[in-house]
Amino acid sequence: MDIIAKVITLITIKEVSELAQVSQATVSRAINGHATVKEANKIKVFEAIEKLGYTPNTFAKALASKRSDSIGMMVGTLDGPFFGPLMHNAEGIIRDKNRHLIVTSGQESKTKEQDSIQFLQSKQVDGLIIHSDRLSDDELIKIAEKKPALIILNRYIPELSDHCICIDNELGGYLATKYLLDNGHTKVACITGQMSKVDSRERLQGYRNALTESSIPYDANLVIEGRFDHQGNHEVVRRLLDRDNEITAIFCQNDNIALAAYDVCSERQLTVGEDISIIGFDNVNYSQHIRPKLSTVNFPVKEMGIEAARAVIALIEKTDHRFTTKLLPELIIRDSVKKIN
Amino acid sequence: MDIIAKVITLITIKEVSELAQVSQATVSRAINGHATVKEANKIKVFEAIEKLGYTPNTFAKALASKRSDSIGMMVGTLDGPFFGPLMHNAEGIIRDKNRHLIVTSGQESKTKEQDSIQFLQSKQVDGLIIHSDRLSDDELIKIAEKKPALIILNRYIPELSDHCICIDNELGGYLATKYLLDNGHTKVACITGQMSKVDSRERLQGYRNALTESSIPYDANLVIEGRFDHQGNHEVVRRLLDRDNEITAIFCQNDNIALAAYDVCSERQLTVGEDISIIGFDNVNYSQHIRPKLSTVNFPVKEMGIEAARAVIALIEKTDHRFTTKLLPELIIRDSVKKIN
DNA sequence: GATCTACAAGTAAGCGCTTTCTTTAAATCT
DNA sequence: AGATTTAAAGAAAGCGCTTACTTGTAGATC
Repeated sequence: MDIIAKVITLITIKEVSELAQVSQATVSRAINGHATVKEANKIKVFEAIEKLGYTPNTFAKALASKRSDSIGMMVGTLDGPFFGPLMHNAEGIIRDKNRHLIVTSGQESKTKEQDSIQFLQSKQVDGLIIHSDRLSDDELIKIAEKKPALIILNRYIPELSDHCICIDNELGGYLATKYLLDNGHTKVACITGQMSKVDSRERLQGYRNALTESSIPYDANLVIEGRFDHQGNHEVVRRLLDRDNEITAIFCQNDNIALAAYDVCSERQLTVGEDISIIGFDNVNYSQHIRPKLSTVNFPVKEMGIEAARAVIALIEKTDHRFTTKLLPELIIRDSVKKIN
Repeated sequence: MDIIAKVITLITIKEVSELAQVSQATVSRAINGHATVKEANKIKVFEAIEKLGYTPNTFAKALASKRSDSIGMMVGTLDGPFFGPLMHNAEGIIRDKNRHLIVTSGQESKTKEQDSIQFLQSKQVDGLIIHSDRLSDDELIKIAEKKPALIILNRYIPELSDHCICIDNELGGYLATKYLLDNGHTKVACITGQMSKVDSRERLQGYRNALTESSIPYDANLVIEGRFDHQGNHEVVRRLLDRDNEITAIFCQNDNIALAAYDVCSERQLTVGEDISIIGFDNVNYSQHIRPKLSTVNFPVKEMGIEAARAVIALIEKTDHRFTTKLLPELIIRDSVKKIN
């Protein structure tokens, strides 16, 4: 083990410089593409590197330069249909820019979120992409003060307005509801996510806007609070259906809720897409696997990943690339909504 | 920015040592829990750390100590129902051990897989967990020589036998088929994954074993090659069904394939769980969301993540913790298989 | 009381890079 | 040709830690 360790770590910039017969400084400059190295020396250096199989020690490099060429990302969980594509797409961009993504998860706990960010800071990431559930606005603002290359996902903080990348939830809610209305439904219910989350409130506002536009009065009876995760939505759907049996369509504020609605409908012998119409929100991967295929509103998570990556790099490099801070959802029409008249 | 940067990086072990009135070495020892520091000094040190808000510079630490306290993991993609839980569960264990997980993805390309591993090596991860699709056994063996704390997932390499964590695919295939047989089916088809993958071959062997046990001759006509991903399985299912219209049950070698089977059955007015029985493999999250709920074989991906994390730490710490190299799949009975007689 | 141990703490030499400052060499100008 | 500017390369001082080695001190031993 000792021997192995030595063998591995043996090749340093010093060996390269000796083989190439230049100074360490020149090697360093050649590697990092500083313009002031003569072509002939560059060649000698790269030949030596090749011959020795040299790879720079990132720690030494980071320590000396105070840069890490890596970007940190904190997501809610490493698992799940939302964060997967987010990480995936961000990583693609970041790699293309010769940087690296280090991902950690907040695990739905405030302490773990703090830990994660602390960890990323300790890795001296040059930039940070954060999707936080638990941290307060103030805490995020504090982080932004320390680390100017910060992007916040899916959350709007006025003080940090140009660091936030969100989707237009209100538009999404409007689109979903309008689609139902356009298909002739007038008794349109809405199952929201937790009202403590802005996403829920914004989507609800979109629902109201669509109603208003069609001159249909808002009926509080048709709106009920569910949860974005899997817990307890079945019961909520049942309660909603018990409240009013003239409901012909439900806007579920995410696909999870729609899933529960599907179940309850089948419980009650209601055929989705026939007896009752359902539209979801998010367009997670399984929404196309359930039958009838779920019509929903696409959450542009892929674009969010890409945009976040570009934005954070722009911030790091201080280029004045303007990035989109508000992404647009769009309607995905499948088979769960029936046209009536 | 300059000022901010200075403020951030200002607090080093030196400041701490001055405030605590001990040497830097003592501070270092206190932080790292070396037993040779007097209690009184420890207290002084930690008070100083607290007061200054000191956090160690990981790069300096790694450079000086040649350890990084982090573990690298390469998965196929950051996205998807399989790798999500894998990363998630591994991270949990690793954090508990005060280490960190750095995840990269191979992106289904050999070059990217190599890049990823190179990157992780350059971060001097103390251990490596690899799920490789594209690297050859030889290449993995070479990696193992350099980095003894290596765990390979879902692949068996004899030379590295105690570094591999796999699932017993043969047992899984047997379980699935036997369940179909036990329910009275005799014309049991099998749609495999790509036969280039050992998973497919092993699962198929399990299928054959179950058949043999029930004295049912193997019929090549009932076996057809599909793909583990989403491409082209519909066509494969159609071809299978055209070959023999007495098939009453299909063992699909993963849930994706089962999904395609569901679709084709509905195309042909066959009710799954009634006219035809289907069993999948993997138990990905959406298998419980489709209707009828899919009976399948659970791939213990969660356990795999946990086991991999424990194993790699054991290897790093050279404790003689024996870990399970072969995980056991088990039957998940839901609604897609009908009992006949 | 002198000598030996053992324990704690300090000193300082790196770890492998980057980068400022300096030197050298070549090119340009008068 | 000599003075001046410019380009390229080298020397060396860190970056913030760890750790082998050294020193100091108090208790144990005779």
